[in-house]
Parts: sequence; C-alpha cells; structure tokens
Amino acid sequence: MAGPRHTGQGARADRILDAAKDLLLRWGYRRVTIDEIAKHAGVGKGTVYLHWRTREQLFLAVGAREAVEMIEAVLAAMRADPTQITLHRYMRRFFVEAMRRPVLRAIFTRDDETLGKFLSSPSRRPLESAKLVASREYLGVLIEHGLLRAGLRPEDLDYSLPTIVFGFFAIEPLLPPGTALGLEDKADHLADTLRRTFEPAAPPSTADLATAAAKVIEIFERLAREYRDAARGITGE
Amino acid sequence: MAGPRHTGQGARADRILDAAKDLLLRWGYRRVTIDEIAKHAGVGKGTVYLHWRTREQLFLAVGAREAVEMIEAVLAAMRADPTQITLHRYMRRFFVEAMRRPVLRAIFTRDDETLGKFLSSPSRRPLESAKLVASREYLGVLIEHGLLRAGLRPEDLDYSLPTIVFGFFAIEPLLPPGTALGLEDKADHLADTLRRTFEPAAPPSTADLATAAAKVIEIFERLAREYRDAARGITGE
DNA sequence: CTGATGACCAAATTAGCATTCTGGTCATCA
DNA sequence: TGATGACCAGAATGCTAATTTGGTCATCAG
Repeated sequence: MAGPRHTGQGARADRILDAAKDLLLRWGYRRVTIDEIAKHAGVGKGTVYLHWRTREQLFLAVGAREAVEMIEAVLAAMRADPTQITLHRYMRRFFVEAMRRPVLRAIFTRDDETLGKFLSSPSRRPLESAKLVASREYLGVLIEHGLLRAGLRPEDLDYSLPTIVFGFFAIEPLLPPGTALGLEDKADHLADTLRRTFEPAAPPSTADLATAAAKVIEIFERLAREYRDAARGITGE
Repeated sequence: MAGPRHTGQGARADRILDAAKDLLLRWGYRRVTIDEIAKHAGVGKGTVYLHWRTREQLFLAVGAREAVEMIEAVLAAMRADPTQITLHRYMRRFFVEAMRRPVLRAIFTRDDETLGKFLSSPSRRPLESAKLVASREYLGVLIEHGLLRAGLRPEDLDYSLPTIVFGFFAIEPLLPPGTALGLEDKADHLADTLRRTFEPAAPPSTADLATAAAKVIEIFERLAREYRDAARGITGE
C-alpha cells in the first residue's frame, strides 16, 4: 500500500525527516534544533510536534525509516534468491546494507560524535540491534529446516550471535585509518565466522530453502511494517 | 630472578603502584592525583617522579603489572597442560583472566567511567590489545604445527580474530544487568566460536602439541618480560 | 655525597554566575 | 480546523575568578 508519499500528511512528515536526517549527519545530534529542522522542512516549529511527541521520537523515526530501507533491501535479495535467508548470508547483507546507510552506520558503530547521547537514550529500545540481529522467530525457522547446527536452540544464540556481530560493527571506529580491507571483505569475514560457528557442514537442500524462505520473508515483512509504523509518528486517525 | 620485592627501590615502586591501582579503581583515572598516590604510598611526591616520567607512564605501569600477572597465569596453565596452547583454549583463559582483574577488565571493556581519557592516550600503544590477542609469532607456531585450519596465514587473522574477541569484551557494558550467563559461560561461547572458525576439525596429535607448546611458552615468556619492563619504570642502573 | 622531599610555578580545571538558547505548549489566526 | 510562532521554564553556554594539580628543583637529612 503506502508507497512513496508525494502529497498530504505523509509527504510533510517525510520532508521533516529528510531535514532532520540531513542536519543530523552534518551537525550531529546535539547541535540540531527543532527550529532548524522546521525551517529546512519549510514548516512551523509547532508542526513538527503534530507528527512526533518529542525531539527524541523524531530522531527515532529517522533511524526507523532508514531501517525500513535496509530491511527492504534484505527482503529484495531474499525474494530473488532463497539461499540469502541462511544466517551467514543474511548477516552479511545486513552488515553491508547497514554500513552503507549513514544513520544506521552511526547507530551500529556507536558513533558518539554524531549521535551523542541519543545512543544511550532509553526510548531507543525498539530500534535495539538485538531485534534486528536475531529475531527469535527467524532463528526458529532456520532450526526447523536444518539451517543451523543440530542441537542449537534460539536461546543458545542470544549471547553469541549478537556479540559476534556487534564486534564487527563496534571495531570500526578503532580500525587504523590505512586499512586496506574493504567493506565487502569485512562482510566476508563476518559471514565466514557465522557460517562456521552456527551452521551445519552440509549445504541445505533446495526444498528446505524454498519452504523456509517463504516463512522467513514473511517474518521480515512483518518487521518492516513494525519499523514503518515506528517511523510514521503520530497519525491523524 | 626478580621475584616479589620486599625491600629497596623495587619495593617502593610496588607500593606506589599499589596505591595508584587502589585509587584508580575507587575514584577513576581523572580524580586520582599524584599527591594522593604519594600520600597513600607513604612517599613524597617527588619520589613518584624518580620512578616514572609522567602520570600517564605511572598508570601505564599499573596496567602492565596486571598484564604480567595475567600472562603468568596463562603460562602456568600452558606449562601444566600443553593443550592450553590452542587458540580457543588460550583465548578462553585470556578472557577469563583479563575479566577477573579489575584494571585489565576496565581497559578491555573500555570502561570510560573509571579510565576516562586514559583509554585513548597515545602512549598506551605498547599495551595495545592487539599485541596480546594475536602475537604473529604465536599464530605462526600454531600454523606450523597444524593447530589452525589449513590455508590460514597469520595475516588472515589480523582482522577477524581481534574483532571477534573485541566483541566479547566490548559487549560487556551493554549486557542487560540481570544476565544469568556467568563469566565461564561467556568464555565457553568465545572458545567455541574461535575453535569452529579457526581450528581444524581433527584434534591435534599429542606430539604436535608438545613441540608447539615449548615454542609457544617461550613466546609468552618473552612477552611477559616485555610487560615486566614496561611496568618497572625508570631504573637506577 | 646521595637520594628523598615538599614548596613552588605555570597551566589546566573547576565553581559560580549571568546570559542565551531550545524543547515543548497553546492562544491565535488564516 | 489545522498550522503557526510568541512565549516560558529549564537546560546549555560563556565568562571570570579562584582553586587544583602535574611536574621541577633548591634544599636538606642521613
């Protein structure tokens, strides 16, 4: 349904989000004021508060909107090629897509310079990486179809999986500047680690992949909808 | 040689380090003054500067001394049981021993509250985690004796290995308070990840282990000496 | 003579206060 | 009826004076 919004309430919300995102990346969370956002979006300050209850909620929406973009990219890949649903391929793409989007990269790499105290704000909970990294349902489907090592339960991944993935994001700001390793190389290393640590030695059967893919895609579509709602803010109804 | 020092220059240096460590953990890097350290160590302020050139060097020595303790613990384990030299067992113990020592834990978990800007000080280079996590020589010995997957070269681990290990340390402050997982459990997960990612499926032969152990132990003994020197500060000779 | 000391100094940090700025509200208006 | 910007309280900032602290070195005890 929704699609890109060119007119009406939604379009205005998008313009505000565009302005907020632009200023966020140029000036950093701390320096961006609601006044400035309103000015850049061509609306009055009060109008911003017709869409989001607080400044924090607004920036939350900025992140959520970029998260939706990322999930859509992941979904597109999964629809085109069911092998993309395996854990290591999913997280590989997750890593690449997140790192390519400046707001998400700032969030995942914990870029204190541009995000400041937004990083530790409590209402960020819903955007929490855990949710994206390891939806229990997704992992359940993988297990059900033999796409994870025998004996693994979703809970078993609660600690290891996010910790490993977190490491690959969080190391970024600490990497020496002249690193030859490109984004795709890093993603390969992450994928390799996850495959060897959590997946079975034998490659999955095509049949297993096909049925699992349908379920996985549905799960991520639901996740995309949740994030879309989070980005929308206060709606008129 | 050296051993515990009960009298003389060394003993005084130790007393100063004890005081510095104690205050560091109680008050945090920022609040600890040289005056206070001297007072607690029962010496004059000038005396502190007979042992270390700057305040930073002194705290560096505090860290180095704890690093020596840790390496000694690792070495003791390796001497008692050669299987402890394998990558996953080494890093498992490394993780546990580092996390149990408050100063090292603060360094590795990047505890900004107690370490403040000490974390990003440039002269911390020698204590850099990379040095400890992945001595090239150590990895070379592992490869030479078939203790790592075929085809791996030391450089191949330059990115992945520190990144994975870093993740397990750096995630600590972000873990929800009521986590049931104990230190040993976390260490198990780390070890499992490293074993599956970097080590061969077949367990190593006892002969390989024995000869490799001798070399590995020598490498870590040298590392221990380096850190001991770093902890010593200015010596009279 | 030797090695330890603490008074001393410049530079950095903090405290206190006046001023400005900004998130959020709401009476007013198109 | 939906949008706006003047308005307000509290937070952030700038500024200056006063204090603290890393590091030195003339002095002194043994």
